[in-house]
Amino acid sequence: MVRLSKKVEYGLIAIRHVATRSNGELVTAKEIADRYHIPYELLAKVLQKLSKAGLIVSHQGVRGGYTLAKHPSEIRVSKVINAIEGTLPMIAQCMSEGPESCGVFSVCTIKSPLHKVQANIEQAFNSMTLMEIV
Amino acid sequence: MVRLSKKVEYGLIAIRHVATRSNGELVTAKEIADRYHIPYELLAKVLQKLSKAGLIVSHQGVRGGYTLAKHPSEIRVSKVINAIEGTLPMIAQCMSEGPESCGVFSVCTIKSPLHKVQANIEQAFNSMTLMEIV
DNA sequence: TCAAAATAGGACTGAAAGAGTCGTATATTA
DNA sequence: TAATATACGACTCTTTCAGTCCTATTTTGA
Repeated sequence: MVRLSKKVEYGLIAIRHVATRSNGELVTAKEIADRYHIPYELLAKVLQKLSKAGLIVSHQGVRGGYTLAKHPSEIRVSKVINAIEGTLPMIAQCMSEGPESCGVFSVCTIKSPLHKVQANIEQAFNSMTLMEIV
Repeated sequence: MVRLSKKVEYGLIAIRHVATRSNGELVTAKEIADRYHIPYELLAKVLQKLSKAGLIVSHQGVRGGYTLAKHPSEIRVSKVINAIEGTLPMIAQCMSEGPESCGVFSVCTIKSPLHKVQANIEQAFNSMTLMEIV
C-alpha cells in the first residue's frame, strides 16, 4: 500500500534517460529497456503514454525514437505520474473516485486530516521537476 | 496506487472514536462497526493489532472493549499505520523489501528523488497525532 | 519498392495484494 | 453457566498489477 506502480518507476527512469540525451538525439524504447532491464513491451506502452501527454515526442519509423518535448525544468514529476496513471496519487478512494465510491464517506471522521496528507504528497510531486532528477 | 488500505482507514476512524471516549469508558468493536458501517470481523482484527502495538488497551469478557493506552497527543498516525501494516508506507519496493527485491535497483537512477518524496510522506504521518484528528 | 526497424495499441494471462468471511478458542461478567 | 466480548488462524473472492502476445502503422534506406 502507498506504493508507486512499476509503470511509474519505469516511466521516471525512462524520461530521465531521454532527458540526458536532450541534444536532439533520439532514444529508442529498446535501448532503454536493455539498459535498465525493463520489460520492453511494458516500457513501450509507458513511453506511448508520455508521448500522448506531450511530455516526450515520438518519431516513428526506422531511425525513430523519442526526445524530450520540453525543457527538463518544465516537466514536473506529477505530470509524469498523471500521464501514466491517468490520475495523481490519491491516498483515499473518495479522493480519486468520489464520495459515492466509499461506503464510509458519510460518517467518515478522518477526511480532513487525510486531505492534509494528500496535499502534502501532491506538493512533493508537483514541486519536483526532471531538472533535479537528471 | 499510493493508496492507504481500508484497514488503515478503518483503524484511524476507530482509534479516533476510542479517543473521543477517553473518559475511561470502554468502546466495543461492534459499536464502532455499527456506527461507521465497517465489517465487524475486519475491524476486530484491526483493533487487535492496535492493541498488540500498545496503542489501545483491550478488555476481554462481557463488559469488555477498548480504551486508549496513551494520551492522544502521544499517538502518532505513523504508529497507527505501522501497527496495522507492520511497516510504514514506502513508495518503492526497494525501500520496504530491500535492494534485492527490485530487479532494477542496481541501475536505478531515481533512487534519490524517491527517497526525498518518501521522507516527505513519513514526515507528514509522523508529525500528525490523534490530538489533531479528534 | 520492399524489407527492416521503430512506434501504436488492444487483448489477454498469471500472480499478488486487498477486502472480507468463517470458525473456533478464550476470557470475563452477571 | 450462559451471554458477551476479544483473539486469531484459515479461507475465499475480487481487484489490481505486471507482464506478454499479437497485429497494425509509419518511416527509412538499400
